Amino acid sequence: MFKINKKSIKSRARAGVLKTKSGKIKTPFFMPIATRGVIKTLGFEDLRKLNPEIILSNTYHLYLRPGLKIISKFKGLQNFMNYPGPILTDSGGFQVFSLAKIRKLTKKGVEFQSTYDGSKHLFTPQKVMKIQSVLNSDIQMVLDVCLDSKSKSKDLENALDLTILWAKKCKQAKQKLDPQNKNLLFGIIQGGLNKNLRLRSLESLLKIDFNGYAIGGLAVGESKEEMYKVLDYLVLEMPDNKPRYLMGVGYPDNIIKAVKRGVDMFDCVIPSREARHGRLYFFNNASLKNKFYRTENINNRKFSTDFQAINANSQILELQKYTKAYLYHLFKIGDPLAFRLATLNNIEFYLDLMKNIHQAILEGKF
RNA sequence: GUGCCUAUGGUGUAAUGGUUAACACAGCGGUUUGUGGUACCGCUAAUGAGGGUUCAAUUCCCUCUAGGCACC
Repeated sequence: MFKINKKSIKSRARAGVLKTKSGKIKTPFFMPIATRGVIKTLGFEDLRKLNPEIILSNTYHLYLRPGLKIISKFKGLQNFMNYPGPILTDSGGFQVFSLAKIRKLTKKGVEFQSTYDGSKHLFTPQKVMKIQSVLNSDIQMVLDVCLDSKSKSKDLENALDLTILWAKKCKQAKQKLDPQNKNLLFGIIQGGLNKNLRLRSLESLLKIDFNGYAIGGLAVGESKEEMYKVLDYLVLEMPDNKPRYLMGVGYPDNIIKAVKRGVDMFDCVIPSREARHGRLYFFNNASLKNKFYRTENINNRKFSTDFQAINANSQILELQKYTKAYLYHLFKIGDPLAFRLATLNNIEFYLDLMKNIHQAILEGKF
């Protein structure tokens, strides 16, 4: 299922391959985010050009819309959205954090209010696994409790107890729903910035046994240094032969530093969200060192008269042919094409970043 | 031509005889970490011109200018 081809001697980075029912994925990898079954603004022709090896979607959001009836008619999310590759679905655990104002935690599960109509929905571990089973996602996540990493330690401990309890229940439910184990199930380590809690969390998950282990509850309020500190001690204790997933991270330099600490998988809204706000990512060079990349806010006035290609080095014809002045114009008038072009640029950047990292590991330079 | 009305940032509108003239949009920057983000946060920017009353006028009065409406 997971094979490591090369381990760095310069860092804890590893390059490998993760096998899913829908395809193989080279690690380390980055998952573009399609929370509601679409990478915002992109269609499948765009995805075909970008060719991500895996994308990420979301249980909570797809359950509310379009709902399981529709998805099950299509026998899964892949057919529904016309995307044949692997999909990882998040469980709704992050929404415990992001939708903190409209949810209630109980031992049974999380009661969310719909962001559409305010109706209440109880997400239990069993239900979350059922939803992911209907979505038929290749990698499924346990329902966890993600809190602000600066929360009181008593709250973090309670959240962790629930996360462990629910992880067990998710595993049991998954075994019933997917007895042949076609899809993978990942556990999620919580515990905030508390080393004891983090190690206890990992230990409990290891007993349950998952196909991979995710680090949750980071990049939610703490400093970069605090985040790296957690990775420094935590990854050392994580199994070598299972993929390690740092959830929700991050900026290019966060990813590089995490890969060097032994992380294999990432996802983040940054490239797609920032694209829609006009911030574009570009390589200065392929070194992965110092200032190897830059961002440009295409909304800035100076781009109104910049007649260079949006991205001369892109594999995407539109980014080679359209100028920055034109993209500036599209942003000023708010045309959807602006958001699409910027999203294409940033996702291509992130996917290229991961290819460069993978290659650098294989070449012993990372 | 006569009468009436109006005149506040780039635009559309508030407010007031007395601290720093408010809001929205536009403009100029910035923020964004398992997507409630078409979002959020800053900044710039105005009382048509001239005169008068008053301790103090964007506010009250007069003239001019411009625009609108009505009448001729």
